Amino acid sequence: MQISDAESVVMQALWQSSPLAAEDVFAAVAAGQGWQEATVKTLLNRLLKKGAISAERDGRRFLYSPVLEREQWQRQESESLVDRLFGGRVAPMVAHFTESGRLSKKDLAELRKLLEDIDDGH
Amino acid sequence: MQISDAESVVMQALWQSSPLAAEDVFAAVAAGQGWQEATVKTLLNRLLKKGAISAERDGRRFLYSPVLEREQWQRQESESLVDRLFGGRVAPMVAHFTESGRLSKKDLAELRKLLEDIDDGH
DNA sequence: CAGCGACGATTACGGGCGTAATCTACGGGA
DNA sequence: TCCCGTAGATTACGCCCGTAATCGTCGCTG
Repeated sequence: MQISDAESVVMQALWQSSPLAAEDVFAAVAAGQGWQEATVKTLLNRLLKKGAISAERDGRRFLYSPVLEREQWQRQESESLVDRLFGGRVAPMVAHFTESGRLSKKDLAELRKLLEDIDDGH
Repeated sequence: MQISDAESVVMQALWQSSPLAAEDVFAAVAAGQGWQEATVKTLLNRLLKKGAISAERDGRRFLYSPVLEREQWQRQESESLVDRLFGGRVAPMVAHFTESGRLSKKDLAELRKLLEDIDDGH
């Protein structure tokens, strides 16, 4: 399932809270992006057509919910990136982040924990 | 500098070895992608126009070299991804890879070394 | 010196994307 | 009951992308 950049902004809103009416999605999203409500509606429709979200009638309007799961999307996108950029090797990617100071203390702590857990598991 | 997917395939060839004539790029790339030579030439031209590569005349033809650096591109792309998908947090992204078994032994070893080095540095 | 072959340059074209405006139909208030 | 507002549906439009085919030009070969 292919989700464009603009579409993913809408998905984020729905992943955070759903179901939402178009109006609510607009409210959740308009601040960051400078979009018109019409734009949000277009994106909702495109996502519907792709099957990435579903709509349930609520009187005069619809309430939208994600069908595609956030976890799946994140996995998909990040694996595709690591394949394209680093030949599938994760460590070199992380190395880039360390070099550019994009690793927070929290990240470091979590990474250490991840590695420990893997040790334990084996 | 925005590099499309198809363009990045051409860049990979040039990063691996340069300068190259159009024909050489085609040879390096045609196996993986099922492209015609014309397609490769289009991509070279688009990259030229964007300033991502340079061309130096060699008699009747041109030899192409990357201008955009691979490291910079990798950094750019991966930071943009981690921002879009994980709110800028690296650890959750790595966690996805551990869960889906995409971390090789080599990756694990390198990650451990990375974290150790950071400890040493501080 | 003329023609051909090989390059790069130009043009093509359908689909997706970002960004909307406009159309249409239905439900609620006067 | 009739009109209006509003929600979704349809249409718009220019740009980028993937994927080429075609054009034009320059140098080599006969």
